[in-house]
Formats: sequence, structure tokens, C-alpha cells
Amino acid sequence: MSRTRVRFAPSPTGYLHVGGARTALFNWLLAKHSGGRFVLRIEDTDSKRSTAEFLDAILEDHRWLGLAWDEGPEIGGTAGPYFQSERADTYAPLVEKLLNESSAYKCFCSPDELEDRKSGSSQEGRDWKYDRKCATLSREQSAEYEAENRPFVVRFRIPDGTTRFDDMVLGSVEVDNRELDDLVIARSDGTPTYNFVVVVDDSMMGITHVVRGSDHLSNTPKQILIAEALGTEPPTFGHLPLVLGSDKQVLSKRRGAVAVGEYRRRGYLPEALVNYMALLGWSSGSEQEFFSLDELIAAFDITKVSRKAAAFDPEKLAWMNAQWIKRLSVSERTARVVPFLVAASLVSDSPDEEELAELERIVDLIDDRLKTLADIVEHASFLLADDIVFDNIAVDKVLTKPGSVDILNDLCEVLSDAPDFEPETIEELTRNLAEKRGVGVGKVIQPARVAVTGRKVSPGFFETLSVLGREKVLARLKTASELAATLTTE
RNA sequence: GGCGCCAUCGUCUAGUGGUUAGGACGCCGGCCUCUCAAGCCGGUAACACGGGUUCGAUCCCCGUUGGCGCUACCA
Repeated sequence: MSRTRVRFAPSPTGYLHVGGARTALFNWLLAKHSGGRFVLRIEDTDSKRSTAEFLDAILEDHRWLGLAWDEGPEIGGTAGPYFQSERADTYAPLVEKLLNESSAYKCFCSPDELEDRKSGSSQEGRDWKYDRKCATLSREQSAEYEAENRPFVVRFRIPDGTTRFDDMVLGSVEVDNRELDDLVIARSDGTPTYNFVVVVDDSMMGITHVVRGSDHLSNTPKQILIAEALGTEPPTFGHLPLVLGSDKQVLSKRRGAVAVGEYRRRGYLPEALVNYMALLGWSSGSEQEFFSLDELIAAFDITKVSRKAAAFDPEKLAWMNAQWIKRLSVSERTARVVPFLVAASLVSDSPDEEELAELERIVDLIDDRLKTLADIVEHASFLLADDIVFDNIAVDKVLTKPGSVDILNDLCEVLSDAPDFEPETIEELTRNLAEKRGVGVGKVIQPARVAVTGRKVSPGFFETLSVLGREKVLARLKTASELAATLTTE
């Protein structure tokens, strides 16, 4: 009956990183797998650190990854508002309700007092829980203190007993309530704290399943207890293992390299990142390693999520990215590569049909050599720029070798007489020339490649020349031959 | 320190009370070849340790060790 409703609740105080994105992805998959809804809620109560720029980036990252939200910023929904900063007035009455029902109490202990008792309680100063000094304050006393204008916080009264819940990934989890602190739910300035706000928001938004990082595991019993005190059904929880960096430390916001936007800028495909993230801590049980978003929706099962923290491996992501690029059709690959060429000023802002056709030939030529979309720039620059840039080492080691000048001149001559400029024709002429000179074809190709591309490595030589076109090839051979002549005589 | 979670190749993982412990990345070697990629073939490498339970444990139980998380009037 009740549809699955999940939420992802980022705070716009930083960029979305791979760990957070994976949490969003798993939430999204859980919802989509069961035809449910994915809600995006923005936790922007920290107005000092929240910025519009971060918010935009986070939304853009979600769009780019393909994780469309069913309710949230820009599109709204029936359970809004979706910005926590706009929900401020919903909390006070609920705090009041808990107070009236004695599920919460006012605590007049000042931070200094607390600090004193904390360090006094044990020499090590650890394992401190609030000593419940104010838990037994009578209403009269409480009212009296308040009349004296003494500042207070509101604490939740943790009931006796144990709290148990079935975690979708961890299984049954049980905690002795004695381990729990009478946590503050409203600060002395009246604002509610995280653990309270989340419970209220999730409840009011009808969230049925909460999937989050296991760093929240110890909050869960508190939130369940608060939900129960509020008279609402707690959601079902699922705690994902943390994502670690290559150094085995938890992924942190500070490392720019793991920001989702960073991967986009570096020319990673969203398909690859999604595929990689899905396999970080989850496995379908089969040996399938490539999954589209749709395939993930079909195969995803949160109970198969690993309980073990997983290390993020940039190498494997890079490999996966290359694999996904290979799978793109030439026209699709071309379309994706254009923005990178535009950014490098190698093509006009909005290439026309003709330019696109030319680019497709180039992309086809480069073939499987792209590991990222951004690689197109280094691979295609010699094809698109008017002037080539010679690699010094290539010139040194190849172009200035004895005989290079002759070879270049001969090839130039042969090619100018070619009946057409198809790869097959070029190959035949080149091989003939090599044979005539009594050398391997490589001996001809090596200097010619440097002459035409400026480098020692390039896509297939004959195809490269064909794509470049006779005019450019002959001109470059001539220029290089002259350059080689000057360099060798010196 | 307390509480909690976790433990299969370097990394991501599959797996079963009896398997040559499987796959993927990486790395190494070979093939292909005009270079570089890609591709193909082969190799490298793991059940943390100690007790149980059992005819038999990588698998079940306990402990040890180790890793990580939480331990705020942050979220």
C-alpha cells in the first residue's frame, strides 16, 4: 500500500563527493526498484557555511548522474518545503509536546557547569553522559528558574530498556538505552538540533526508508526513541558501509579529487561513475560488471550491500570510464567530446553539420584511445590546430636521423601523385616506398609520423594521413623535411 | 577509555560444512603490430590469529588482534 519514500539530505556546505553520491545513488535505486519516490531535502540550517553555489553544484551533480528527484528543490512537491531553513516553525510545538508529556525536560546546567562535572566525574574525563541533574526538577522549580531568566536547553529523556531495530544491511541491531545520553533537542536559543529535526522532517515527509552512511548508526536508536515519543512510526533504516580513500581513511570533503564535479570536468562519464559507485560495497551476486542505471534499478537489492567499508580505487574507476567510452557509438562519443574541444578552442562554440562530420571522422580515428573525454584534446590537437607543435624528443630522436630528409621528400612525392587519399592507397604507396628503399615500413612511417603529427605516437598512420587530407599532409611533410635539413647540417 | 560496526588476493568482490577458493582492477609476461592504445592469451596474489563445535572448517560459536565509526547546545 504505502509507497516507498526515501530521501537524500545533503547540506550545501561543500561539494558532493563520491561517498555522498553513492548514498544518494543507493537511496535512488532503492526507491526506483520498488516504484517509490526519491526526495531531495536540503539541510541548509547552517547559514554561515551554506552557499547557493554549493547548492547549484549539488543539484547539477544529481542531474548529471541521472539521479532525478521526484520532490525537492526547483520542482517542489506535496511534502514541502524541502529546504530545512524554511521549516523552522514546525519544530517548536513538537518540542513543547514532548515537554508536556515529560518525554523531555528543561536543563538549566550551564556549559561551564557541565564541563566541571564532566572532568570531575572521572580523571580520564571520558565516558561522560549527562548526569540527569535536571531530569528530576519539579515543574515549580523549573518555572522558578525560568522566571529568573536562566538559560536552558531541552533534553530528551531516554527511557529505560533496550532499543532494537532491523537494519536493511546490518540485520538486527540492539542497544542498551543506558548507553544513550539525554541528548539536547533544543538549544538555549530555542533552535532544534539535528537529531530532533531529522526525525520530524522524515516523519512529516512520509519517509519510509532511511539509507545513510554507517557513521549515523549510533544516532539511530536516539532517533527511533524520539520518533516513538512523538507518536510516529520510525522509518526502516539501512546503514551503508563507509567509503574509504586509497589511504584507507574515510573520504572527506576536503579532497577535491573525489568531488563528483571534478570527475565531470576531467571527462568521466556519468555512466561510469554510477556503475563504479554501485559496485563499491554492493554486488549483484552475478559476475556482471557493467550496469546501466536501468539495469541497476532492476538488479539492486539493498540487503546485498556489504557490511564492510570499501576503499575507493581511482584506477578501477579510470578503467571503467575507458570501457564506457569505448561502448559509446562514434556519433555519441563525438557529441560528448565537443564541449572539451570547445573549451580548448579547437572547435567553434556551436559546430555545424559539416564540422561535426569532420569531428566524427577524427573521433573514429582516435578509436579506443580515450580514457577520458578530456583526452580528446591531446589526441586531436594536431588534427584540428593549424600549426602542429613538435615534441622535442621526437624531433631529436627521429627527425634528425640520417636519411629522414630523403624519406620525407620521397614520401611527399609519392603521395602527391596518389590517385586518391584513402588509407589503403596510402598504405600501398608507403609500403612500396619502403621496399624500394630496402627498409622496413616502420623506417618510413617513423619520421613521417613525427613530420605530420609532431609526435612519436599517433593513431594508425595511414588512417591518420587520410583523415588529415592530402593538402595538410604534403605541407607538413615539406615543412618537416626542411626543418630536418637545417637541424642535421648543424 | 566506553559503546558499536567490520575482517577472502595490494584494491573491489563471489563463494561453500568437503571447491584446484572464482571474477574484476592493478602488476608481470606473451601474441597482434607502423608507434600508442584497445583486444586476445598466460602468470602473480587471499580465507588475520588462537581456541572450540564437527568425521571435516574459509564458512558456525567464543576469544585475541587489527581497521573503522560514534562518543557536541555540528550535521
